[in-house]
Amino acid sequence: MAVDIREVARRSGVSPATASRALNAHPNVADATRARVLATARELGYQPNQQARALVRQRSDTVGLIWDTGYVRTHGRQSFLQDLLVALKMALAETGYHLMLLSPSSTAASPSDFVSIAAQHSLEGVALMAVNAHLPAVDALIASRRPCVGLDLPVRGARASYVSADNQQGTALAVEHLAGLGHRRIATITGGAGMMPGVERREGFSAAMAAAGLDVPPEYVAEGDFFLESGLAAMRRLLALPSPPTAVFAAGDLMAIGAVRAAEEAGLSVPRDVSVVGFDDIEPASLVHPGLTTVGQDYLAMGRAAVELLVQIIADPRVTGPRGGARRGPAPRLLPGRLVVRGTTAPPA
Amino acid sequence: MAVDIREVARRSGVSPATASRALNAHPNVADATRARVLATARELGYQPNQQARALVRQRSDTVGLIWDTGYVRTHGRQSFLQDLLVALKMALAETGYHLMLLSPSSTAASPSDFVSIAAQHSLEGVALMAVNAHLPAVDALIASRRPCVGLDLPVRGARASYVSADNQQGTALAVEHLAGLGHRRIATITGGAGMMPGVERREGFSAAMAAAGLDVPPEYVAEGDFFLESGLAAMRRLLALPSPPTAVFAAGDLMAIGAVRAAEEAGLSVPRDVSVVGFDDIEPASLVHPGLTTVGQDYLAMGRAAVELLVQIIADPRVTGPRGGARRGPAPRLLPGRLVVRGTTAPPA
DNA sequence: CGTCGTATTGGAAACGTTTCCATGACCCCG
DNA sequence: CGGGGTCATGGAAACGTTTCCAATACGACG
Repeated sequence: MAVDIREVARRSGVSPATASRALNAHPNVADATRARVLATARELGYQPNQQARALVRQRSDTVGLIWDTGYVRTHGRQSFLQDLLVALKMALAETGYHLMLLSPSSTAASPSDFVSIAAQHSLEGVALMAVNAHLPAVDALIASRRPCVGLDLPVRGARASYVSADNQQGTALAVEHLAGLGHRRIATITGGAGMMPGVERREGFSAAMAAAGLDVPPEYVAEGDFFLESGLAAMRRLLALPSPPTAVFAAGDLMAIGAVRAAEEAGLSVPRDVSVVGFDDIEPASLVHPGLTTVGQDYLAMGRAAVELLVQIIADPRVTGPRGGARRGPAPRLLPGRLVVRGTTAPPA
Repeated sequence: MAVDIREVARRSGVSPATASRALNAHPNVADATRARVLATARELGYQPNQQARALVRQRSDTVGLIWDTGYVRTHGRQSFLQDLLVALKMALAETGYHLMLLSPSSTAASPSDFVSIAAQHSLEGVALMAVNAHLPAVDALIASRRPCVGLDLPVRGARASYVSADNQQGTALAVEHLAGLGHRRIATITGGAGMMPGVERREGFSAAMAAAGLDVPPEYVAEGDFFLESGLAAMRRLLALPSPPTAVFAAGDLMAIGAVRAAEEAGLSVPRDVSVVGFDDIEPASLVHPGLTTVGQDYLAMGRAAVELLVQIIADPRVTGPRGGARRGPAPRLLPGRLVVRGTTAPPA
């Protein structure tokens, strides 16, 4: 059915070996021969079989994105991760790597086994996203020395690194913005404790507040889980305090939107009575009214950084053997956020 | 490095042929032998090489999703399609097929060539999304008789079909809702004319209005392009009419949100002075205030339907030869929408 | 003129599977 | 006890490439 390289070779009057060389731009092939083979290939519509190619070359030109689609619906940052996926795909398209989408459950019998997934498909690299529920599998993958990059997931290892928002810096941006407006009683609504963005933004908040010389009473730290409802509930608790905050930093936009809603339900006006800042700048942030002030991330840059990191790790010749140096992989890439001021922040009353 | 099937066979005291049969649940292999091979395989951590497997079996167990990530940012329905992608992935995970993400630009030199993309990766099926800019390539792909399913894209052919929202029915739902509330002057904001949802929702609107015995003056049809700004502009035009509508059906949620914003800018109150209905039920629809009344789609069901369709087409034995019947593929699956009543609709003043 | 390096090419092995075909063992039934 | 059938297994080919190695031809250099 499909035309193979032998056919091309035969019609060009050369051997398959030479045809292969001509098609793959090998140096040692006569110009005339190369031209002839190329012409024949085009004429016949020859398409190299990637499986055969991968089999013999021992490399697939493919990277995988392991991504728990089930988890994604339950962790409140779905739209953020979907945007990130698109960014990753776009960045990858320019490198010549193909992208395979894989789910933890799809192949693994009992505990998910990323090592097997990667091995089966001869993945040259793996991107990991929303797999917080499969940390042992991630560790095993790293230990197998397969190139890895975590997206918003702190994976480190000899051939592993990660990209993430600079949560410390982004949080500082938000706090400085609020402090600059004159707020002194600033509370925070945190994200899930099991996720890196959750803990880093929480710690970043304390650090930034300290840097601004502001105090954070324990009751000003309200636990959330990145979902809207948790933002609503947390804000209700904060507003019920004897001395409620005049501004709130929520670790995620969805919670921030929930906080705004809670404030309005309590009869308060945002931003007049209370200011709210979110994080991530998801699409809805610009659509709600008033528009949500938030810390935006550059998804495209993040996708690019992830791909750069992965390509760099894959290409690194220092660690090819089984004991190729116990070094850490390249340093994580922390992408700075930018403050997007919309309508939910103002000086305190 | 990796352990292959010969190793498993050797350690089990059988031939590779038998080992293969044991591992692939072939009927004719003794229970004891099978158990022995399975045990050895597990013990050795054997992982079959998918490329070799695909090469010899002439099937890859892989379907591709061709998806123009560039286009996706320019057509105003990004979040809808991203949700659909997730749904597709989830449905596919249960079938054993792997999913390869491909972009038109990634492989094609000049005009995008989906036939080549599919051939190179031995894709057993192809899902198509947001490729309105590559219709010739789509046609060529269909002509190549490779199983195809369009997502929100009307592809038909011997081995091709598509899934989509039932735009006619969904639009009727919206119009009936408005008419039921007592509205008689109902306008519409259309989507892009080049996209199926755009034209079907526009036609559906006229049909539903006629069925309700309502008139649609030409100036009540305002052109949009699915983006927020176009909804804003269209609504401004509608409100400037000598006899403005009391209700508006927008073909997409983003435009509907824009319409609400335009109404509020004009000093009107939604839904008191004017009602607005959208379509798609994207995430922001539930987050804006007032919540947008819209026609919701069941993404998960849509993803499932697409996968079912594709699997069915792939498995269809009637068309295997080059001239295997000029029949059309299975009928498209139109998924009914459901009306989600939130806060942007009310009886006319 | 002989020898050596270089450029170009072909033959054949290899990648890791699956599957076709043949072989032998075994059982059942006449 | 013989013949035909089924079952279990092994040998080897095949899938479509790339690449190692050898072979040839050619020019240059001593």
